[in-house]
Amino acid sequence: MTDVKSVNNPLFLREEELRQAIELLFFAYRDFTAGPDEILKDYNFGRAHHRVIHFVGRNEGMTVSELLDILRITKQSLNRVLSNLIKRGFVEQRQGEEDRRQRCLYLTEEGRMLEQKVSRVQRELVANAFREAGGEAVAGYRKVLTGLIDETNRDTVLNRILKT
Amino acid sequence: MTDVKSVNNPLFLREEELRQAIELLFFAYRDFTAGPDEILKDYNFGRAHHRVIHFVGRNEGMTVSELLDILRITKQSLNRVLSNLIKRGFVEQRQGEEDRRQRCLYLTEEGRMLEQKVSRVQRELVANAFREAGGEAVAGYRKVLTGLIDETNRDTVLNRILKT
DNA sequence: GATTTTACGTCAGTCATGTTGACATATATT
DNA sequence: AATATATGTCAACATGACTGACGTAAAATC
Repeated sequence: MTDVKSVNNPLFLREEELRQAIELLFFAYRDFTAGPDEILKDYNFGRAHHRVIHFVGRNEGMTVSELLDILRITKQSLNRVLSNLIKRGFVEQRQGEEDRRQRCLYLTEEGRMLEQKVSRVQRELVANAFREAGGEAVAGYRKVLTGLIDETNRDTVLNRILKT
Repeated sequence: MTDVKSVNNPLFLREEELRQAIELLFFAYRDFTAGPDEILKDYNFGRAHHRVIHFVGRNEGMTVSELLDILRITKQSLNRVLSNLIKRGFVEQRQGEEDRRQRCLYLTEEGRMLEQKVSRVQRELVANAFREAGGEAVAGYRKVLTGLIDETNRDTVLNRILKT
């Protein structure tokens, strides 16, 4: 009877609500990545390759540094994945025109095809979720997820996402 | 001028909107997991340990099978992490009362403390995002993320999340 | 023009966390 | 009594992170 959970305790309700929101994000993300993972297995690529293909596809000509900054991994980690993608002809590098130290990254035709293929299943998943949820819910989704992004570089990240 | 991107093409806008939603989820999840990762490093635990502590904490007395079903990993993978947590006194097992083959999982006092500590930073992050976004946005967040969960076992997952 | 910094690549070793496959043990079910 | 289930365990391997050290070309600075 003095159990904190059994009384109508607004603090507990709040904590419970937050815990549910956390689990929801866990499960949603798990299933959100399942589709691409499945496809990439056929190419002997993993999630790391997916991320590279995704971001290079969205930012053609981006430099290695920019990619490292987005992925938040070490250059040694990136290099194994990236040089694999280059060797197998999904990504190509061109020397920077202004700064010739830079290696600018582009998808090859084959890379673009794979990117499309993988992206499609993910877009369809999200499109379905958006359709079921409705426009207002989509706006809420954006607001909350934006708030989850680290405040100290939220603007940088948002610019990167929204820049078309 | 015939560039599909340059005309007011609703299909392109839709695709762009979806791509932005996908990146938003990527970045939000990245920062959502950063806090716990940081804390767990001090204990020489990783994200895998976190997941076990989280779900055992939320479902005291759950069996190993149930945990495996949630995490979607092999028992061999789980075992390394789980036996580590048991050995170090964060989780304990008790034989199932009805079915004595089952090992029911519980957090120890120490485990509960760690769970609280880690959970707190994540709850605070989500609480801030919720507060900034407002109640209506939170409802939208829930709707959309629910829609992202694999439809074939969405009900099972939702029951697990909502069951208090 | 010499020096320093920057962007990138690479070698080598380690760790965390996932996988497959095979086998063991206790208990429940048929 | 035979079979199925829940769990544990050993061994080998893959992926994708990490640290640390070193190299090279080009830009920036003194």
